[in-house]
Amino acid sequence: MMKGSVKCSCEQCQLKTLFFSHVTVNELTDICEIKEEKTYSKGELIIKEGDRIDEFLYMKEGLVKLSKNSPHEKEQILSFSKPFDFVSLLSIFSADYYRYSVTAVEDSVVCLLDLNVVKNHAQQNAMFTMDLMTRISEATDKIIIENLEIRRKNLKGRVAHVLLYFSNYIYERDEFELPVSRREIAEYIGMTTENVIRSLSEFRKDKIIKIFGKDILIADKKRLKNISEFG
Amino acid sequence: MMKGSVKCSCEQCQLKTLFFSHVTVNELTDICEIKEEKTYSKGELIIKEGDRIDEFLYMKEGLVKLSKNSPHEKEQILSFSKPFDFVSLLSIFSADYYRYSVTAVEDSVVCLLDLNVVKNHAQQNAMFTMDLMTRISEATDKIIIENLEIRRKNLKGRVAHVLLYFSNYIYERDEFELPVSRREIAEYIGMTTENVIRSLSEFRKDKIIKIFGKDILIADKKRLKNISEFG
DNA sequence: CGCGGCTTTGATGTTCATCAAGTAAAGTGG
DNA sequence: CCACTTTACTTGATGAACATCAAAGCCGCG
Repeated sequence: MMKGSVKCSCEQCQLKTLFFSHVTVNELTDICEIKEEKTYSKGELIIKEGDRIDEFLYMKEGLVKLSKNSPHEKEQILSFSKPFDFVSLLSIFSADYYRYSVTAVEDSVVCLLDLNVVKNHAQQNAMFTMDLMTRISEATDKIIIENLEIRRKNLKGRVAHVLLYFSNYIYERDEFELPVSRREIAEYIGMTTENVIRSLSEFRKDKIIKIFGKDILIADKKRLKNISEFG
Repeated sequence: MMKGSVKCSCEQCQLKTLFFSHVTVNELTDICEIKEEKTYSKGELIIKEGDRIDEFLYMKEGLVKLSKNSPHEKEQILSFSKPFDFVSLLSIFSADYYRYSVTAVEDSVVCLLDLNVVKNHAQQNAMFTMDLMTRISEATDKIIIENLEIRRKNLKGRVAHVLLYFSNYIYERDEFELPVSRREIAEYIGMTTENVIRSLSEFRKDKIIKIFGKDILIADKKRLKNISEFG
């Protein structure tokens, strides 16, 4: 795991082609010059809801959660995002202040660019702007669809869905370490912590999963999928 | 209420400044030439989920709902949109097929442009693309925030919220005709039709609102707001 | 005029939140 | 490093919120 600030060369950045495929060499140098790479450890706040937006950022490594604080100090989690899913925030071009917080749920590496510089490039380079728009649209669409999906399901369906989400989409393995607490799962699916735990315990009793603290092993994916679809 | 296909001049379109403020006269003429204006009456389907995206569209008048069909023929309503809120669909640049349906809930007027023409302009005119991106971001952000808001509330809070939404945001009046059925409200807030009706009846009994079929009069906005915030 | 969809109310049952209480794990200061 | 505090996890009991089922009236439309 990378730690601390690293001087990386943009030329060999894996994400270059995705975000900057339609950027000239001069522009890329420009951007690279002002770029700052930051490492956040698990649990650290990357962006705080309400802060002024003055940087454009994209993830290179890790996993983050997007969340919003409602009046009564209850947190709602919008989505979990890994690199490629998360290109700065949805609202960088439409708002002055962040509407959501972003927190690392795994050690994460983020690149930061001055927003004005990015905006200047965007104003001059239409292909770049289109690329950006495409990525932002994709990320946003995913959030909306995922939220609708979850809302259709009942408690156990939602818990099953989250397990499959981590297994299939984030880790691509049947055994993995849950990067989030039971409470965070609850905040994501809109249920209580107790009931998330109860669902997990039931899955365990039914031998659908095995639990060792944060480690989860999905033993019967077919049944889990069934629960997720039915619920 | 306008009916049928109308030959309108783009020069005097109210929305011109919003979408096309950074478009040259030549480009505008180009766009205007290929533009098609369509009128949909209440209930008509404008876009069907799954259809190929080959047009860019924006609303001039009316009110529409965005919805998604889940497997078990249950519809979920994402949002209601009036002009300015709704610039084509979120996914025009990131997907080939519509992920949501759009239906007129009031008589509506929509302008259609060939998507390729718009994309061509977008590729050449960065300011135009930025304007577009800003509008799409705003529209999407609104949907996400509204959905989180609703999710925080209980049944009565959600119903109160919807009433205030129509009153304050859509109609800007305390008395209005509900443009949607009780079932559609239920599909929007994720509750059953019966419970939406029960909540409305209770509000009526408590003299918070008056109901005459589809006509709603908000008699005690303060209490309604209270219910919406508490729930 | 009769059919189907929308609305309404009541009765019943299920699902889920809340409360309570205890264990385990993890961070904190002496 | 150990006592201490806090936070995460777990289970059970209870009640509230909400869905489901049922039945009837209403309205528009062919």
